[in-house]
Amino acid sequence: MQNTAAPPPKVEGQSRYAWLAGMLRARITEGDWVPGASIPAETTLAKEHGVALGTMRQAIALLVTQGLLERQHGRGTFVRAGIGGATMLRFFRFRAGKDLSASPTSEILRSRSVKASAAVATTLGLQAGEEVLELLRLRSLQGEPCLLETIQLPLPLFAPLVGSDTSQWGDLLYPLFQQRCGVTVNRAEDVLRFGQLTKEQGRRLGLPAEHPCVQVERRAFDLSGRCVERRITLGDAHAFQYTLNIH
Amino acid sequence: MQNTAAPPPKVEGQSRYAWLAGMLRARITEGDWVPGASIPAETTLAKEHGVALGTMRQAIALLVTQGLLERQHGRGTFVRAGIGGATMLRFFRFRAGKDLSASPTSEILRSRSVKASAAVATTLGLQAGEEVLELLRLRSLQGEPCLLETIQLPLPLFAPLVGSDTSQWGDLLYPLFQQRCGVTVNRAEDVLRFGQLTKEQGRRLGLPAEHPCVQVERRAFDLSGRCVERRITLGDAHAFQYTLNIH
DNA sequence: CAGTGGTCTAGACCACCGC
DNA sequence: CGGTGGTCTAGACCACTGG
Repeated sequence: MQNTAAPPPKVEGQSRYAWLAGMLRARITEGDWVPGASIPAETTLAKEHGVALGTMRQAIALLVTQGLLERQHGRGTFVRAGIGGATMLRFFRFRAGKDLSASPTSEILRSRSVKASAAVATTLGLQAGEEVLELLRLRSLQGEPCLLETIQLPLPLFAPLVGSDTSQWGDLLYPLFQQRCGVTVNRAEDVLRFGQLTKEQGRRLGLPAEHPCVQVERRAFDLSGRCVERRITLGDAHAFQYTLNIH
Repeated sequence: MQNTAAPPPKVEGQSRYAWLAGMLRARITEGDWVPGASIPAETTLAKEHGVALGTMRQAIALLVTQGLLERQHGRGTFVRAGIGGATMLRFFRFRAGKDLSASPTSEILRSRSVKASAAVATTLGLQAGEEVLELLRLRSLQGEPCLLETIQLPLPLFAPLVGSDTSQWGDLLYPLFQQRCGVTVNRAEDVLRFGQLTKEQGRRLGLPAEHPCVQVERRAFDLSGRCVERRITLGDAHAFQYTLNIH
């Protein structure tokens, strides 16, 4: 530990634990503590910041509710490695055999750099006309195509993926983002709508033209809250099923 | 206060605050504290149960996350009056004029007692063949029909509604359940699926037969966790839009 | 076994609300 | 102003994990 002194938030309109949470958040977003690894023990952190244990626990609890940290009794507190990869299947019930735990395979049908449309640029926080990496991706369960995705990624950030061999990417994108580009996807916002497939989209999914579909528009954010992905996912409306709890 | 003695959970595999939360929960579900009213102050409760303030606060916090209590700084802790009424509109974007805050009106098209089907009896926790109150309900925005609902209510509990004048019910059901039947809806589970309207359903909603629709199957639960309502809501798939956040 | 997070105590003071 | 919940302290002991 460096300093056992007592540096409270000095001046703020906020509580001390909120200020401490900001400290911890900074050490995470700045890469001081990497995703998946553990952070120092509560008692250590409390002494380092010259604060009571309970206060430090409140700060940590705040970041846990925000999805940045994860506690494991007896093991430690860990930086979350990002959101799961197969979350899109939460919205669908594809009856592929009996294996409900099956994870979908992924195939990149197309990968190219294009100028961002005004809409895409806005959501990604780019200037109009800046370039993005655009992917067309097909996901399948046991060989059966089920989801068709169009993905836009801001280009200065995702340059390591341009021109790379997509057959080596594996079935999950978010771990790839982290390994190749250092981008940790921490949070996402999905908007669900209903629509119809075009003839082209239907062909890729093995469905007729104008077949009803569910469209999921996703915006994904990294640890610092920056939007790092815009994605449109299409799936058969008849396979759609989503459960939610209301309080 | 009755006893300032110290009755810890005696024997349990659970924590003390979890045990206290169970105590508080019981006093709520048994009607000791009514929805909307405040419960005694934290310090009072802590002394009554012979426990430290922080422990009682943990117990209260647990019930807050479970949606049973609500804290208001400087005012007190209150029993939640149940979930909001217009939650079904969360799933849809009807463009009725420009008024997005408009609350839908409600019309009961039919009200009758029927024997519960096996499926309905199971979800409501009844014996097969027991009677339920079945409602057919149309909700409209500015005179435009938008949602068609079929509702089943377990009958011993909702007997006060049988044969009553449905034109006096108002636009929200859950406040009615509470006033007439003493039922507080605290939690609900919604399952979203995609389907098509029958000719009859389409007629009621002003849409053609086989028009694509979203079906919301709701199960609502009271404070004690009992299922007190089963509801199927149908709405135009083209008006469907739902946003959710993922962590 | 040592180290971690989880629970609990018995206080103190602050911030907000309503009268 | 008194009463409420919100923050904070400086300890103690328990429960779980891993070597």
